[in-house]
Amino acid sequence: MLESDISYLLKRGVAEIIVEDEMAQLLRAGKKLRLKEGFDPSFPDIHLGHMVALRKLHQFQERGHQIVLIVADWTAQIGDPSGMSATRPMLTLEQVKANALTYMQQFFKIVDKQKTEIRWQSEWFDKFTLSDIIQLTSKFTVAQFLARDDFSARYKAEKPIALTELLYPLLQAYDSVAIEADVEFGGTDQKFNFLVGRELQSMMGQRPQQCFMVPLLVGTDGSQKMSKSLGNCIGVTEPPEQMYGKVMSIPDSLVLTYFELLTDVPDQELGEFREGLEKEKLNPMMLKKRLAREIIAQLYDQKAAAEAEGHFERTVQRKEKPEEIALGTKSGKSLQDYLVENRLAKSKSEARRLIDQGAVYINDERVKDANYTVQKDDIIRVGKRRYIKST
RNA sequence: GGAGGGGUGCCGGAGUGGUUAAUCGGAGCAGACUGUAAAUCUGCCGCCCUAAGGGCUACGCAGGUUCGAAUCCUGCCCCCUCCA
Repeated sequence: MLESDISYLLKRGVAEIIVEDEMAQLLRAGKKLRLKEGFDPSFPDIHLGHMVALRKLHQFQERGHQIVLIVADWTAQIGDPSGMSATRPMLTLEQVKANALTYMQQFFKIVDKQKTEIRWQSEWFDKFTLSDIIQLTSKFTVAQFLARDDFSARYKAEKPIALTELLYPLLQAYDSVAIEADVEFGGTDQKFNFLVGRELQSMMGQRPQQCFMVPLLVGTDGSQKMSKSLGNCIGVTEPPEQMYGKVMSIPDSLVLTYFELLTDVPDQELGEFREGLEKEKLNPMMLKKRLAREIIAQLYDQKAAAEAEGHFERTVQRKEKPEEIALGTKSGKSLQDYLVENRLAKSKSEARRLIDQGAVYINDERVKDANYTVQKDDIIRVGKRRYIKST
C-alpha cells in the first residue's frame, strides 16, 4: 500500500486515531482488517453526519478490508437519555428487525453490501447469564466510568445517570471481543466506549482494537452537531431536490468542512477553495452548489444531481413556478379557509397572519384580503415556494 | 427510612394573587435585503370571530379559597438530588 494512500486514509476527514502509529503499521503490513461499525436500531435513519464515518469505512473496504456491521439490538434497549428526554421505550423484536432493515437499505447506499458481514448482538448476548454479566462488570470500576465526559458532567450537575447506562459501554466493548475487531469506527463522541472495548479486548487476550474517530458533522443550523432530534439534519434518503435545498441552506462558513468530510474532492482543490473564499474570489453560493451536486451524485447519481440543481435554479434563484403544481380542493371558498383546507396553514389564525404579512399570492399578485373567494384554476402561492392550484 | 428540589407553550427556561396568552433564548414561519433556501434586519409565532376590538381554552391531575390563581390551600400522580 502506498504511503500517500495510507496518509489519505488516516488524515482526510479524521479527528483522532488511537493509536495512529499502530494503525499505520497494520495497513503497511497489508493485513485484512476487521472494521467494526455498530448501530443502534432505535434510530434507523442515516443522515450526512453518519455518512462521514461510513465513507471512511467504504474507503477501507475498497482496499480489501472487512466491514462488520453490528446490529445493537441489546444496547438499543438501554439507550442514552441525554438530559431531560423521556426514557426510551423498549423496542419489540419486530420493531428492531424492521428498523434494522430500514437502516441497512440506507447503509448500503454508501458501503458495499457484498463486502459486509452483518452480526446481531443477540447472537452472543442472548446466551449471557448473570454470571457472565457479573464477570464483565467486575473488570471495571465506577471511577473509571465516571471519568467519561458525559457521565461526570451529569454527575456534577446532579443529573440522573441510570445504572443501565453504565452498562452501555460494557456491552459495546464486549461486541469488539465477540467479533474480534481490529478497528472500531465512529464519531469522536464514541471515544470512551471505544477505549473500553480496547481495554476489554486486551484483558481477554485479544489484540486491542484501534479507535478510529471522525469529526462530528455540524448540522444545517451551523452550530450543533447534526442529529435528528435537533432537526438540523439531511437524511440520505431524502429526495434530491430537498437535499439540494438543505445543502444550500447551510451557513457559508461550513462549506469547506462539508467538502472535506463528505466528498472526494482532492485536498489540493480544497486549498484553492479556501483561498478563493478568503480573497472573496469565489462566491460561496457557487461552492455550495458544487457541494450539493457532489453529495447527491454519491447518494443518487449525476443525473439526479443535475436535475436537483435545475430545480433549485428555477424555483429559488429565478423564482419560477414549479413545472407541476399540486392540485388543491374545490374553489369557491374564502382564501383563509382554503389555505387551511389545503394545509398551507395550520389554523385559520395562521392563515390570516400569513395573508396579513403579505405571504400569499394569487396568480403572482399579493392578496391581502382573507375573504377573497378562490376562483377555479387560481394559482396560490404561500411564502417563497409553496404552490397549489385550485380546482 | 430521612431531608430537599421540581412538573409552565415545539424545546430550553422566567414568572410566586390582578396591565400575564404568560419575560427571554432557540426552533419554526413570513417580509425586506442578497449573485445562496448563507449572513443581516424586521415582524409573527394557542384557538376562534373581527375594521377597531372581542370571545374561548391554557401553566402535571382533581378539588377548594378568592371579586380575581400558573401563582395560596387540600388530596393525588410523576420526576430528580442528597443523607443513611
